[in-house]
Amino acid sequence: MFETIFTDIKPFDLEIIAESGQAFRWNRYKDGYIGVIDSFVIKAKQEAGNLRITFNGGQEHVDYIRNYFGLDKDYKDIESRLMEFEELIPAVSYCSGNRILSQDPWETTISFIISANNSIGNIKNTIELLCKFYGNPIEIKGVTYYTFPTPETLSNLTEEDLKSTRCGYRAKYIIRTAKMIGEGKVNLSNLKKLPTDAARRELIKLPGVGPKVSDCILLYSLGKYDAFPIDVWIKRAMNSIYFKGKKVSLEKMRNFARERYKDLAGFAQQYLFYYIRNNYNKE
DNA sequence: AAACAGGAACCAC
DNA sequence: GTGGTTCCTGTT
Repeated sequence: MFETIFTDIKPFDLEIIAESGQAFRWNRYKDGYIGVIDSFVIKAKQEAGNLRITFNGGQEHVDYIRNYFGLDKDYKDIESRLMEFEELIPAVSYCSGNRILSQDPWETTISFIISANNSIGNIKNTIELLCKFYGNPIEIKGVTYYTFPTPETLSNLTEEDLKSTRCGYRAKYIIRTAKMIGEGKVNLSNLKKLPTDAARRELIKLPGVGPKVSDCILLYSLGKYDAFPIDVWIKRAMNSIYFKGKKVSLEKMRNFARERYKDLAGFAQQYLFYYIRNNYNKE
């Protein structure tokens, strides 16, 4: 196991990032977190302004890890620009150190297809089972971890095969999306180069991917920071901040947020989500 | 044990 | 293009 320490990373809060609902494979481990990211098993521990990473890679993968955690981004600047919107001050100050991870587009696509009409605990369970049954094993000190399965593997499964993962009616979406990706009908690695809206139109071609799931894929794996995913929590936040008592469609809400926050929309969403989830009903 | 939480598809209009 | 209904699993 190789160890590397990133210093002077503030604002950065590992716990908030790992519990923020953007990634589903991080779990508490001792006084930090452990996760399987691509073919790496990563132990992460925050010590004040330092992030200690232990993983089954080497010096040549350090930049990859740095990019995954968004350590090259100037979050001091992002947070202060967000705070220029008066209504975001409570959310940003509540979870300063929140960050958007750069995840693998394929894994993110399937993960958020599973997330539709589903809660975080269930989503994590299903993804763990999916990896355990159909991913590749990685053995570390006698413990076996599993990678996320490939498009080829998932495209050859039947709905029956997926029953054991408890993904419910989403099974057919997973298989059909895997087929489309495998056949190159939608090429995820090309989407980074496209503008946000064009990439989104491509993503929505995938079965099980609609407005919200596409925005999550754009934001969490394609670097489209102007995407603004609206789930029930963001809807609650937006209603209580901007649309008290009014009926506003999700599409209008999304346009409003993207217009107002522009290239910061995705970041605004990230802080609002964590804030409202932990403060809703606390009057 | 019934109610609830959580987005996309599909079908009306 | 907007609105209502259905789809599963897990928790209370």
